[in-house]
Amino acid sequence: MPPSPTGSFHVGTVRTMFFNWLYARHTGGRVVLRFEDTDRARSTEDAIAQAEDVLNWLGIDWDDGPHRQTQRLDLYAKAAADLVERGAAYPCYCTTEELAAERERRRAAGLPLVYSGRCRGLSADERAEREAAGLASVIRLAMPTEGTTAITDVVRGHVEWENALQGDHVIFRSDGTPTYLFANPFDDIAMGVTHVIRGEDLLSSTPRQLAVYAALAAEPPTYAHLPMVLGTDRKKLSKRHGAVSVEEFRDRGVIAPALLNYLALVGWSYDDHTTVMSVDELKERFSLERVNASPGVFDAEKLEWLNGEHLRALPPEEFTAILQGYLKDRGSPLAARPERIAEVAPIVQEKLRTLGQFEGFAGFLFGPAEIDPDAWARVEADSAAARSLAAARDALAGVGEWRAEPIQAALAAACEREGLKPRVLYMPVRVAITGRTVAPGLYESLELLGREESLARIDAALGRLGAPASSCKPR
RNA sequence: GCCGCAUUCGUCUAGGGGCCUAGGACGCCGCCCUCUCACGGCGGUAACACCGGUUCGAAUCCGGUAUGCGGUACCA
Repeated sequence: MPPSPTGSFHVGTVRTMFFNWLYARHTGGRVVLRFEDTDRARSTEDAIAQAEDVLNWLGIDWDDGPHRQTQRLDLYAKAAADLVERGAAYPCYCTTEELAAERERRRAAGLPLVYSGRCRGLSADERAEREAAGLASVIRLAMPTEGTTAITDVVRGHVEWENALQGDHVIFRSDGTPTYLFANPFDDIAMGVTHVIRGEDLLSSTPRQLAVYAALAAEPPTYAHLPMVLGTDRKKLSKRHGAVSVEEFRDRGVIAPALLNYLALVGWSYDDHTTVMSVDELKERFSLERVNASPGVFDAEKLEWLNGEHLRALPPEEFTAILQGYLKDRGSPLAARPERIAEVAPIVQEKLRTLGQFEGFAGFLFGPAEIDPDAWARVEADSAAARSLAAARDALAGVGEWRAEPIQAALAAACEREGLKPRVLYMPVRVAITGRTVAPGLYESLELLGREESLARIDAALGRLGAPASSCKPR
């Protein structure tokens, strides 16, 4: 994987890594973790540490590594020098300006924009001359100039390229670091990589890498090019599409198994109807053959739905533990009361789509309810509100044992007495208690709040309405 | 420009010649579950890019067009 220079772990990267992991785990293979950090911007300790942290959170493990390409620089240098010696690669002294001008000419002439190979034919003397003049050089791979290169991609089938259209690509920069084109196949050979499962954006670079395999006299791997993950505008998924990093989803309370389940489904399917799957199930069912070739749009809404499904499928104790951990990790003030969270968790488990909704949804059980203006507006607009509140207050005051069932019975009786439908009578009570119109079950909420606090909140609402029940007469 | 890949409901997808008057899921819309929301149940909305060809028969095979995406970097 490439560590991200911006420090955020893109979900597209996760999808690729996860497919690799699934394939290895399904087939009993080995997972090699290698950070492709030859690009200097990507080569920071932070980026590496953060990547490992995210991988751990996701539960994606590895058997070998992590390797870092920046720590293998001498290996690449030696191999490249070897290639030059054998004539499979050569130094190129062209400047960026010269190359740009050349490209411009070719563009104008309608030719493919590949390097002309100008430095390829340099004699030993000519090279020595340029070296003596202190010219900077890169190393280019001498590509075959005729014929074709083909692969049988597991996802796409037969794909073929014209060798003459490839151009001699740079495998070593003038600063002495290798490019992806070289370091990647070199390491894959060194590390015994048999399957290269990666994004479609890398498909076009395959013939160039195959040339490295050939130059190194190594057997090429099996390739599987995964379809791209796109944003809603069908462009490559990026920040302007909203949340795209694993950290962002983790922050808003998406759990790893749900993210992975969702990601598995963009570009792959098990059959014509199975959607919700655990990581174990995915591992058992995954196959490269069922990966499809067309790009998919990332649908955050479906991810949230799926997250809700995974949350609900959790054993209650586990849900509680995860919720406690989540609130603690993100520094929520509610985290200070883990036992309270444990009490509240059962009544919200079937309602949440993300853990991040918990504070807004159940915060009223941890302290004073914040009355939502829209919810309150609905109470004020309700001519029966005061009557409902007063009736509920009476009923609740008379409840014997303060538990959900007796509370329910008492409220039902109040509805009966007042001749009000439950939905009508409960609405203002719900707002008074929770501050919102959308909340956990009312009876359970009342039970958890306690009688005293419940009555106090109803009184407060009555007061805020500005009219005790007795003076609320029609004008 | 050149090269490559792709094209089924708004979105993710099933489909690999007759099982398709195209199935599932998210979303959306109704109804139900005599507490809102959520959950669950029921029902609905909505798609084979286009044009040719092969065939008794095409969403499925072939060709072309269009569109999208990717590559064409001393990024990966």
